[in-house]
Amino acid sequence: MELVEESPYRFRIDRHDPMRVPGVVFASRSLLPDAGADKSLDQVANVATLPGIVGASYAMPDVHWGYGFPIGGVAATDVEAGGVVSPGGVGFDISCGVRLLAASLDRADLRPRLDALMDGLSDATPRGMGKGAVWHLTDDTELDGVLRGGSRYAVERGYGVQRDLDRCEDYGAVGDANPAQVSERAVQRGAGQVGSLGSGNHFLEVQAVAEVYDEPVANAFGLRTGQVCVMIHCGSRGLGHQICTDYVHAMEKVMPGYGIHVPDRQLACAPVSSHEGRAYLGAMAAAANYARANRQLLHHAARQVFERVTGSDLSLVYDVSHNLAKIETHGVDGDQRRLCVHRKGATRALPPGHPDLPDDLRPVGQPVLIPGSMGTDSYVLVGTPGAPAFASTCHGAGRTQSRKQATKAVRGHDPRRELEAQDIAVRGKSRRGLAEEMPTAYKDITAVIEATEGAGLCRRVARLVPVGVVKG
DNA sequence: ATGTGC
Repeated sequence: MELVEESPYRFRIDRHDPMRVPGVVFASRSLLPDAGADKSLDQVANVATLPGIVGASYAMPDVHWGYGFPIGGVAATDVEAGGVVSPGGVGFDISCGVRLLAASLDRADLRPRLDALMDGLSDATPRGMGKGAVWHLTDDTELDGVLRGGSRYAVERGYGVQRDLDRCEDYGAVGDANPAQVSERAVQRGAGQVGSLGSGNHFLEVQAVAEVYDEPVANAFGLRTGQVCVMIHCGSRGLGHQICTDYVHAMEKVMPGYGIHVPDRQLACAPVSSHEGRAYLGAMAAAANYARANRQLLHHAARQVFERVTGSDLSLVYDVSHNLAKIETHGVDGDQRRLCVHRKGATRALPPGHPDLPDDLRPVGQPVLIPGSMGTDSYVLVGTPGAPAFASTCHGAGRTQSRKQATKAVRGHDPRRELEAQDIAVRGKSRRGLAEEMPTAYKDITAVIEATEGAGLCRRVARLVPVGVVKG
């Protein structure tokens, strides 16, 4: 794959047949994926062949190999020009995302109660494979409420407060969810998991604000140096996974009938305006609402523990997804066009003044929540005016080793002890869960953030350090 | 990521 360095932190893959647009990779040289082991730049070029794609097929600095689309990929298709939606452009964990909560106490005040707090959070956070959830749904109407109403429904039912909705992307729920397009199998998988973390790179972490880069913006977000925070990273569990599986199969079958041919069958897609495209978007939106409700319930459970152990509330800073497709309006060649923006392992980053932001955030821009790998720093960023890539940025450190490789590399190590040696309290479920997520399996988050800022995708606001981690 | 997959 030939890359042309256009400017620092920006590389171009020139358009060649059958690409419809060029590829653009935001990265430093050292962050570029290793072409031998990681085919994500080929995937960037493959995505550029999709019908209706506009601008470029973009990769964020944390790009790595995914299913069809790269993780850390952004692609927008023009809805009125036959643009497609592709389940692989969203990913298996639909609306996987991050929620950041701010406590009203400082790290120093927490220290004597940290063990009790971590034990409480560990008990209150269902996690790992399979069942176990904060909310045991009593009938089908409740799951329907979750799929339609997201965290708005969770708050209605007593699992949260109004502020939790004001500071959530889409105010807690996307409007166009269609539970009728969610298969019975997906419903069955999701019914027992509402309010559960899952496994893999998902976590609940107690953190502290170590550094503030932009005081006024941090103030607007509700963050200050020394403050204790909680970051929750999770998604739509088995429900989103099943929806992705269902629609990849459904679209594979109908693609030839729409005259669509793709270089990789994992890029299965259908026109946004087609029956299958609309059905997927309706089911995807239902999974997005499920994921928001999931994070809301884990927030609620953590809030009760915090209040009991420390007396502090956990106030929502923001909740944003990094695996989603959205119909948005953007300027393309001087025209305002309705686009289907796929963000897979990429975070929406709205600039200051954007109408979709709540009143208190509109002057400063959208909070962007970027978890580092386990045991490393996390960042809070803010959307910036005139950014490329349809107001999108990175989503995390980005893997450099597969789970298998990571497990092998950690042989002879004690992941738990190594984290505790860094003064991080650990409440894991399995050694393997920790082994797969060691920071050696990931890119350096600081380098990713530097490239992200250098490319003009967003700006730094605050750096958070881990204090204690709850993992599946 | 996932009622891991060989």
